Amino acid sequence: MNSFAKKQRQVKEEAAKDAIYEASVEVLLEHGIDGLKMQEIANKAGIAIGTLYNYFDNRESLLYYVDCRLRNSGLNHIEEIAEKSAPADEKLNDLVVEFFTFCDKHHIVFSLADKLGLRDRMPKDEKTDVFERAAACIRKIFDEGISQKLFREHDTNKSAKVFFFAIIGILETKRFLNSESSVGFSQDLLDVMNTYLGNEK
Amino acid sequence: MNSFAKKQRQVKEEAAKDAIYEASVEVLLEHGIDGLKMQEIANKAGIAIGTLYNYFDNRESLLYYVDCRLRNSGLNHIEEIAEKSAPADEKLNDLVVEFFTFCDKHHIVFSLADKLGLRDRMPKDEKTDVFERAAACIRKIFDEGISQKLFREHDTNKSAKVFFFAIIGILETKRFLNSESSVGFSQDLLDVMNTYLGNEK
Amino acid sequence: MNSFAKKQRQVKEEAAKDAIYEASVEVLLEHGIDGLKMQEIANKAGIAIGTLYNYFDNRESLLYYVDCRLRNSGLNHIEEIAEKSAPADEKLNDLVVEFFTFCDKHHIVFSLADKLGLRDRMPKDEKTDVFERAAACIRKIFDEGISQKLFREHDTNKSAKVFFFAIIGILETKRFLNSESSVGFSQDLLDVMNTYLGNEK
Amino acid sequence: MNSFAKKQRQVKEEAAKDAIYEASVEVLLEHGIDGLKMQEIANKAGIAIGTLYNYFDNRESLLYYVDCRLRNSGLNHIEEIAEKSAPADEKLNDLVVEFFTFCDKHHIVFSLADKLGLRDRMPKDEKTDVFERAAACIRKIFDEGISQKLFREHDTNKSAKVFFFAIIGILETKRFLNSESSVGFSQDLLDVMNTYLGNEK
DNA sequence: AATGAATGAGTGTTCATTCAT
DNA sequence: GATGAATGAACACTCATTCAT
Repeated sequence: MNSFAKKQRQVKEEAAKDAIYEASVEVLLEHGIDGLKMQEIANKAGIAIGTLYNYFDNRESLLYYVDCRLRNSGLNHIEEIAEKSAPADEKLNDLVVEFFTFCDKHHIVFSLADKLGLRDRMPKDEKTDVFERAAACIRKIFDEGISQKLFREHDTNKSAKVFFFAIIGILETKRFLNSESSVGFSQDLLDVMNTYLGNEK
Repeated sequence: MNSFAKKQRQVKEEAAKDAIYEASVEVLLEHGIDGLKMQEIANKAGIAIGTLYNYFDNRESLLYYVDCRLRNSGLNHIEEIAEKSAPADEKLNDLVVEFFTFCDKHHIVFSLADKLGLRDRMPKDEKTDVFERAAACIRKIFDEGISQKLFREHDTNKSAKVFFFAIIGILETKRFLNSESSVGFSQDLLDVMNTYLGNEK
Repeated sequence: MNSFAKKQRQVKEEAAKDAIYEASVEVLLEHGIDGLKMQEIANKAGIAIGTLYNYFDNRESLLYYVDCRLRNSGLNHIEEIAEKSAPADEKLNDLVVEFFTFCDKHHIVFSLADKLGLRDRMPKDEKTDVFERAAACIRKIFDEGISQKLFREHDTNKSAKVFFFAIIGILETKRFLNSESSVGFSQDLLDVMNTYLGNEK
Repeated sequence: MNSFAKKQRQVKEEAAKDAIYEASVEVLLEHGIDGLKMQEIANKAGIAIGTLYNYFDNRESLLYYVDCRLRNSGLNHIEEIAEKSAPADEKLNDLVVEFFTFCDKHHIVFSLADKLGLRDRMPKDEKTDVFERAAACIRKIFDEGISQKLFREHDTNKSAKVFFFAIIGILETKRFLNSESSVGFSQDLLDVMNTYLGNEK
């Protein structure tokens, strides 16, 4: 097969998967997890049911794909923030704000797999990697803050993890409380962390 | 109707609900959330499926009941610990250890409602109350720690919430990673908190 | 559980299976094998689709049951004839006539399993047994015919098998030709066999 | 249209049909009747699925074509044997051996139409013709045997049919029993027939 | 003529819920 | 009150067929 046709097909496939991904996320936001039926996804994507099965072996595969992209999307978001050149305390603040903004939109991002029973699908390595990437972002900011003399010296590895846990906990709690905003909670988190980090501002 | 018969009936009803609750938890642990079928619950409880509907209007009601009891069970657990007379730092440690032990067993306790789509079922007040009770336990320990001169003075309201968030985050992360133990994570949390609280031990 | 209730339930179960069996056969005769859908069977039996699954694990189980009963029904039929006290030549004639009459009604009797892809479902022993039972009937008649001096002495084991093969072959051919009657073919068979058996009548 | 182009197209069409036929048979042998899907056939033939529909109106047409060719192939096989110049008893033996060898390979040859629900598709004349051709081969051998004084005089029309029925019956039985070899059965048939035919060898 | 992605009607199966006994 | 067989809507998935390229 010539390489051009091959490339073209791949592009088409990606476009289709994109459409399915976006349709899935829309359905998820509109009808919740219980509304995530193949028919519903197909409808929203404007394609036939059968077409879904041209791109994914079965429902589980499709949802796994959606879950991974969604998660990556979130991770990229916070990694971008961590890369910015800005004072560490500002970046920390941004990270929290942006993260919650993102999750307010895709409020299922870190628990989709779990709810869909896809936990066993993802290889352990990959899971660990997700966790490490997220924690690394925070740690990087903490380390920068220390070099910038904004934060006091401390074990940034541990504190980054704990900070991450607290963010996840806030997301969960927020979801549980069904509360529209997590501003109060995230502010509490930032306050406590600033104290902990010795950030006087 | 005479009061004795009424009482008797109530006792019987409670006994039945107990059995159903316990059966549900067993099924949950054995077959996971996907195995939580009415038939399965009835089998495990040793009653007919129709009987379930004498005590609960429908599946959702039953699961809501189970979820509430399960959550209360967890809360009582940590409240007991918070009531103990012991040094605050020891109690804090115990709380974390006990809480994770409990959740290792009933690892669904705080997310059952969510997964079952029961979020909208619980009145907002009650949800808030759950959160407040949990946070109050921690706050109580922090306050005691301050009186006992074990912890430094600080805004215990905020720190208790953050501590709680971190615990929930660890649970979530642990579930996500499917990792058997959360010892490492909870130790990180305790280390960070002890630093934060100025607990020198 | 008391034995009466147990018995009663079994009777009910049998009745239900009977109804399903008969409905299946009717559907088979009416719509052919391609019309043998669960919905169709349920409709014909006057029950709900779900009810079918109270008595059979899945479509395959149901069809296997139908197939076995149908086959047994045919075997019993010819075994009855073989048991009759009558001259062997008459019995041989009856067997052929009755067998084809039966198969005209249930013209799928010996090939249902095959068409439904159930071949692998039946244990080899059972299959062999079916064949042996059928052949034994014929052999019995041949042996009687020899004692009655109606047939000449010969290896009845072999000839019974060959006779059976010819019957099956006629059934197949008939089915292939879609011809309404097999009278001509079975008469040919009887003629040839009578010559072979030395039956002068 | 010029005749050359016409011819060329026909040749191409035949080549394509050949490929499709062979692919179908391969798929049949590899995946069984349930695996006989249009996609599978196209894959095996190395063409696109849409191309199948350039040569056949629909699945049924294709399978009908395959079935006819397969059957003809079998018939040609035994007709060749019947044409051979060799002693009749030897030819009879060969016919049986070769026929079963052929059917061991294409063990569906005589029942494919039936299983695929194509029975109604074949014109009655053609079906009768198939049967007549097969019977004629055997009859020819019987007639030759009589001229060669190998077999006794008898109604070869009837006996040829019965012999044919028995062969078909053996095939069916064999298929039903899923037994690897039909040597025993066909030997029984030959023994009985030799006795019947008065062939002393 | 060849392609193969898109189509969508059709099927087996599940399971919460009902109700006659 | 207890039972559990009956119910049937709902869903994932298949595959022959079409048609734009």
